[in-house]
Amino acid sequence: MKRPTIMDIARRAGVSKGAVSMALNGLPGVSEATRSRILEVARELDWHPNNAARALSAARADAIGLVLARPARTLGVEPFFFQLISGLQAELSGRRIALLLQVVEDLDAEIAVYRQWWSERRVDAVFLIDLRVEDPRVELMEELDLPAMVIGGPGHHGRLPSVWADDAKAMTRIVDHLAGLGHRRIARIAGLPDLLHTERRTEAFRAAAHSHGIDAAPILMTDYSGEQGAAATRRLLRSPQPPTAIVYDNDVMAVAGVAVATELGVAVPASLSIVAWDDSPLCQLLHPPLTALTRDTFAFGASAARSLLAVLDGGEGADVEDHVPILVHRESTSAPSA
Amino acid sequence: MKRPTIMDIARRAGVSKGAVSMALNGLPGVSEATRSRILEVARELDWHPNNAARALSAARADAIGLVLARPARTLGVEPFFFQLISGLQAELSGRRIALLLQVVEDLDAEIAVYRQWWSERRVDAVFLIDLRVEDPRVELMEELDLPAMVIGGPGHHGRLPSVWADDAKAMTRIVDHLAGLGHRRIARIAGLPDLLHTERRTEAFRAAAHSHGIDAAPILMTDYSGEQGAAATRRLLRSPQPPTAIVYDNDVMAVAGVAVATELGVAVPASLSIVAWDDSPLCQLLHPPLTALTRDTFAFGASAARSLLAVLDGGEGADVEDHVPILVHRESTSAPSA
DNA sequence: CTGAAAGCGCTTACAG
DNA sequence: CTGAAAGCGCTTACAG
Repeated sequence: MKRPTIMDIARRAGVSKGAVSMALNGLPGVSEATRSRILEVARELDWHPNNAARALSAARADAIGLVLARPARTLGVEPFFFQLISGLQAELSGRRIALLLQVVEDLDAEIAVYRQWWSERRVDAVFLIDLRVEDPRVELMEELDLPAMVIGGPGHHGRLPSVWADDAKAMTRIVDHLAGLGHRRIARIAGLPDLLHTERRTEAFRAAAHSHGIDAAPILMTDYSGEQGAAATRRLLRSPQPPTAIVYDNDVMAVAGVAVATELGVAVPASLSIVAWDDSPLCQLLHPPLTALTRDTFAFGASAARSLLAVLDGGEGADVEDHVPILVHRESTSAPSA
Repeated sequence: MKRPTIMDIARRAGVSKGAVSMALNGLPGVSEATRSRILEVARELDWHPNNAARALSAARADAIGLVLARPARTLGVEPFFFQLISGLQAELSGRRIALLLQVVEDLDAEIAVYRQWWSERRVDAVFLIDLRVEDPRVELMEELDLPAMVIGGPGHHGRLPSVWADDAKAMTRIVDHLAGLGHRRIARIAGLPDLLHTERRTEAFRAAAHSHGIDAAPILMTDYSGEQGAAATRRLLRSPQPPTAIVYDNDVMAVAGVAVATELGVAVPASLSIVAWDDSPLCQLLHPPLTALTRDTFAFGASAARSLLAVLDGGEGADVEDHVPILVHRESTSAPSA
């Protein structure tokens, strides 16, 4: 079960190690005849590059890192991350590039992981997700000179390019939809307040409400967990002037919101319309099925991976805008009864 | 930003590269005085081992692989996997060992990943999850001579050790609980039929039902998705002799089951008791909150990692039995009304 | 276009 | 207990 090396190939093909390396990597320096003979022998021997050797001499790891920093309790309930990861890998594995995934508790731990990866040359680049408003990671990437792609932009961050969808436009569509149904008291239950995209959605939510002449548009911040989503819903529904519609920042909180409404005897959608940001099988199974913002997260991940690979290949690092998420109308939204 | 090497340390400490290596790895061969001086210098220079170099000369990758092979659609909805991964990493990262995660569509793709990892020496070992009844991976690990730890046993598989919890005992407790409440028609909506633990649970379910003199104990197989869980529930509730209690193989299907019951006007728990295998925040948020089987998946993962590390250190590779999952009684189970 | 050689940064026998 | 050397399997200048 001894694994063959390029030396074995060289001997068998009657050439030098260097020639084998050139041939295998598609570099100029060997004739076509020699190249195809070498490739043939490599296939015969079922040769595969030793990753460590290649990494050491070429000074690259053939791996890209992704750190997920959210309290464990709030993670994993959302299909988003698994779909994103699947999309990233679909693109990376074709290039023999591994994805190193690390789940940590907070931003400090996340930064420590980057420093460790860098010092051990574990990764060639990283994906940055859940960007903060003032995010120390942007500067860290420059300090370490570590290529990075921001997932969820929008736009450049320092020198870092991003792949992003227009959350502001999506939020505007949601508010337009609800206002169009006649709602005048629309609330939003948002995710983590210091995330950049939370802020972007908040701004868009306020602007859209304002443009429809809606003043009663409260926003409650949470940590994305079902618990906090439920608590916020309860607070809203018990207030003197409860909203007739609530927009949730993820599907888990929306599901929790439906449960709270049911518990309090508030009919959905007759007395309360509900919109979930991010669709999931759960949204469709619920009673009533939820109106939700759908995006192709797998494709989004694949696009992010492609962009980062382009940067590693020496490309520009241009920002890429993904499609605007689509609002799927189901039975959890209707005209307000009052 | 040039990263220091052991050569830099050696020069600065006035010793040879070999001595530095010994000192850094805690091997005998250097005096205590020399060792502490070397460690001091390494700290001063903020030296970290180059992973590729270490991997090449020591012939190990310092990485362990985990492949998740389930249709993307059914993954990620379950908190189980993220908690497991977090637990694995909590144990591995202390040893500078990375976790390579790959998400694939099916078993064939999974096997291809192992072969690729092996041929590139990407991993030192792998975790095997969701074991099949006749699982080709057991033999593959022997063929490749790749150390592996089975997560979810029970017992040995070929030469592979496992970390497992007693699903059979847990299932018996669930049926005991329901029978104790007076249920005589108990159904089970199970996950993927060719998984080993599905079979184990099925056997236990049948045996427990039998021991209570219950004949009406149908089992419906699904792919773990909410869709199929909902469809199976609908079929059961519309049958001539609908069950008064249903046991679901995961939380997602249980949630879907509640939605279907609500839709059909079947009151939970008055007319239908529901038990979820695997607890999640969602189970507690639902109306009514679900009686569920709880396990500490994070700790389970950590335990699996510890066991595999012990094997890599040359240990025995003993099977480890985790705690029996605990049934948490909430409001979705009660005595049948009929 | 091709071959022989040096080097990536470690670990590991092997002499002293 | 210590030092000098070879080697892991590749890539990459550098001569021919």
